Amino acid sequence: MSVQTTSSYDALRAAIVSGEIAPDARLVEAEVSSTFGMSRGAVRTALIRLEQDGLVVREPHRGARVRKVSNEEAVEILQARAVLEGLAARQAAERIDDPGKEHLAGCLARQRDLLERGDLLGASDANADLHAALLELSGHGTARRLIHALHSQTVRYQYRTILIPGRSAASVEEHAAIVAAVIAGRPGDADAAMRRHLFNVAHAVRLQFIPGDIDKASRGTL
Amino acid sequence: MSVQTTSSYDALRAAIVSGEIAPDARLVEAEVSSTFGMSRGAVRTALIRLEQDGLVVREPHRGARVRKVSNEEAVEILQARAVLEGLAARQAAERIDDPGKEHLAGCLARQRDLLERGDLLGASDANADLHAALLELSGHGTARRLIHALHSQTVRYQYRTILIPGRSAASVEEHAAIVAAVIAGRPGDADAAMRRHLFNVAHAVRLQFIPGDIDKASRGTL
DNA sequence: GTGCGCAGGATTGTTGACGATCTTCGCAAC
DNA sequence: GTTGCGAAGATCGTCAACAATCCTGCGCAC
Repeated sequence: MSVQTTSSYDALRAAIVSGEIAPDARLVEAEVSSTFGMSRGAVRTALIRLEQDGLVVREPHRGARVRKVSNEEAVEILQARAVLEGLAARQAAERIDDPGKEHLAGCLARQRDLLERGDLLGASDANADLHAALLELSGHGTARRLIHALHSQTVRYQYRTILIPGRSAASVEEHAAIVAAVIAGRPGDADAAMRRHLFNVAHAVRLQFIPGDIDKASRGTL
Repeated sequence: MSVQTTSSYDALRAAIVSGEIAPDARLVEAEVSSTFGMSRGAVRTALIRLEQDGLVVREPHRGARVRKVSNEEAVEILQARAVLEGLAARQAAERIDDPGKEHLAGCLARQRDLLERGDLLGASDANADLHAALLELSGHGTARRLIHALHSQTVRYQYRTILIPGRSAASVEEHAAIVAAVIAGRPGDADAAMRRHLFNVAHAVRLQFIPGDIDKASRGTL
């Protein structure tokens, strides 16, 4: 029984978000309790919180399992993120200062650099950094909370979208447009650019993972 | 011990959302347990869920209290709702059918009628109905979940905004624009109209409840 | 072979009691 | 009057045991 450095909730959450525990896997309280070295009560409360987060599903007397987000739902989540991050970008463009400009430019340059070297995983991380930086700069606590929750439901998809041919390159250009608008202090453009970017990702996911949905796919355009 | 028709979570939630329990009020487990006629364990799990919902704050060994959303945060929440409901309106405009059109037109007519009779409370309810109808028509489950959560954090404000002079009348016209765009099947216009509407509400809240914030208030424009 | 009922096992839900922690209040020292 | 200390009360957190429920597999009738 080691000293509990992280709460049971965080530990379980990390395991689920990282994919260490597969989607749709059962989460038997006693089992989780022993493998994570925490009491059943702690597991219970963690599961309840995670259910409210939308990361696990619990059915009465039937236990909990990791919630499996369908491809259709992933598209919905990306759409919701698109408008919320658009709001954040808008506000970031209103509040941007010099250190913020530097930071954004640095993130973008790093992503571009990593992509040129063919480091897709690294570029994906830089991507996440940029989004996080924009969120931070926006100072919009509500948007940040919501986006964070949505994001953790779809990290699993992150590793799939970067493999779509041409997506990474397009992504960098879209990011460049966002950063340019924010740095220039043009809220409307920043919002539009961010929405375009994430709607494009949603569009790509739809085309890639939802076969036979070509007509609906045209909706992806903003 | 009557048969439990509603879960403890729903009962507590309703009490908080309706304002029956005041913001910042302490929620002692034993106390809530006896007044609501449910076990302490049930109260505990309900509080945990409500914390994740953002309706309650819990501090270790110090108990739970109803979360008090500041005026600033109310503005943030309205902004987030604006973009999410914009997304929903957009999608509703894409999927609208004849029964849906009738329903929307009916809601709008009812609101207009109630307002002309000076029934502000009734008009506010009709307002909520219209938003709910649009959400339903959008078929966007993710947006619906998020908006519902955000909405329950600010219902308390609903009764304040309608008292702002001129807001109700403006609100009806804004709704008319939304409904018109959705019925005409113009997604972009529906999105814009909805955003304009809720950003206006946010703007009004800011002007009314956040004194000395006139410069920032200009941001309310879309 | 197929469907049905029934017992056994597995898992969750609930309860009550106990320990841990925080807060409050009184009291004494300065 | 103020500050510091300590004990008592209040409240939360945890644990173990029990009850309730669901799932599985087997035997039996048809």
